[in-house]
Amino acid sequence: MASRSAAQTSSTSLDTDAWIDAAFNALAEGGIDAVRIDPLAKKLGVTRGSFYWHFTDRAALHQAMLKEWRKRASYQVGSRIDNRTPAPDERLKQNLALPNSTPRAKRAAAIELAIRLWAQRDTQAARAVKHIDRVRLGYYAKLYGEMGLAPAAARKSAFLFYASLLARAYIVTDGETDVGDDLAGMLSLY
Amino acid sequence: MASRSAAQTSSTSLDTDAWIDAAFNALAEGGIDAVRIDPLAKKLGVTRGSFYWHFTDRAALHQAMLKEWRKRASYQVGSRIDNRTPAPDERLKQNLALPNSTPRAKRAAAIELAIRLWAQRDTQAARAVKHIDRVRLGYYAKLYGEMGLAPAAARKSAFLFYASLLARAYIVTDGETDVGDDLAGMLSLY
DNA sequence: ACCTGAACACCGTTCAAGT
DNA sequence: ACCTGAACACCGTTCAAGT
Repeated sequence: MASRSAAQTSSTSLDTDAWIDAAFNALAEGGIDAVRIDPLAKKLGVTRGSFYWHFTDRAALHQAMLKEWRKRASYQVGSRIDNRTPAPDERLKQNLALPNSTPRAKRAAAIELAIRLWAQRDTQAARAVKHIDRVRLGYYAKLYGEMGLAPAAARKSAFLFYASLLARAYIVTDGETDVGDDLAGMLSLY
Repeated sequence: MASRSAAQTSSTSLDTDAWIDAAFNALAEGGIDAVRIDPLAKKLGVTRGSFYWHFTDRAALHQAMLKEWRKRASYQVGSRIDNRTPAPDERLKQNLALPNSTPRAKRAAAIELAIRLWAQRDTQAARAVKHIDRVRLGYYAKLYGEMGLAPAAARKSAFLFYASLLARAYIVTDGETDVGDDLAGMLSLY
């Protein structure tokens, strides 16, 4: 990769990224097994055979997707919240208040859920999920630490906080049982 | 191949259940799209065509799986904990202490995760998940209510409790970040 | 009642051939 | 460099035919 010139890098990566982007759309809709070459090719307006110029096989596409997801998920930690909001409790509160019903948020949640299921049978996927979970838990624990909690308590609070975030994305509730944005008080965010 | 002279009702359900059971195994390993008729037939030692005697098509198998999962998941609520443990906080504690690393627990978690992903694109699956979530949240809220919490607080505590349970099944952690069985104190379980 | 076996359509993969 | 088009294997579905 390092041997390529700058001009060549962008010339081929554009089409490869188009494949990966279409693959994430399919992943969000139907899981990893819905990432099928023929439908992707039809959506991109090319034949199946052209796929094998960009990737050696389906597994190579999967690998590229995991690499991309790692990058995005890592980047989002902390940066979703405006950096001009330095107070840790404010940052956590804003994380809780992030809308999870927008198309973008729904797509991201579906992708992540699909990857977590995929991780149950794929070692590479499991490693990516493990890595991201550690990064996020570490970040939340750091914020709780800045709020004055001791390391052990900060880690426990971080776990509860992260669990709540995941649950709000995955649990299917109606209006009655959805406690919505009112969790802050229970998570030591006063 | 057991004798079926006793009850006529079980004459066909035995083979149908064999298909459903094999289908859950496939679901746990590879998601709903891995529930494929040909591999299932091979595992059951029959041809693909025989599937269509028991089910009209793949969708009918999916429907039967959801019905079965609803039944099992509903039955498990509350009954996993010995009924001779009537104290609500003890019941919640024991729920937290349930092993989630046994093959049985891992299989159940994989099945549920697969169904939650499936629910993102299938209305029937979404309804089943919604129903089970309501049943569970209601049960936990009832226990918190018995512990003296007001209805609103009980529902919030139930959500946090349920979120923790789900998270411990879905979050991929290593030894350092896994706070393990030490959540009881944070969930008002003293 | 329950299953086989052949038929057809759909998609993953390969590869020679095109531009 | 990037893609086509044909080929083959695999699996969902149908159905006439077997027991």
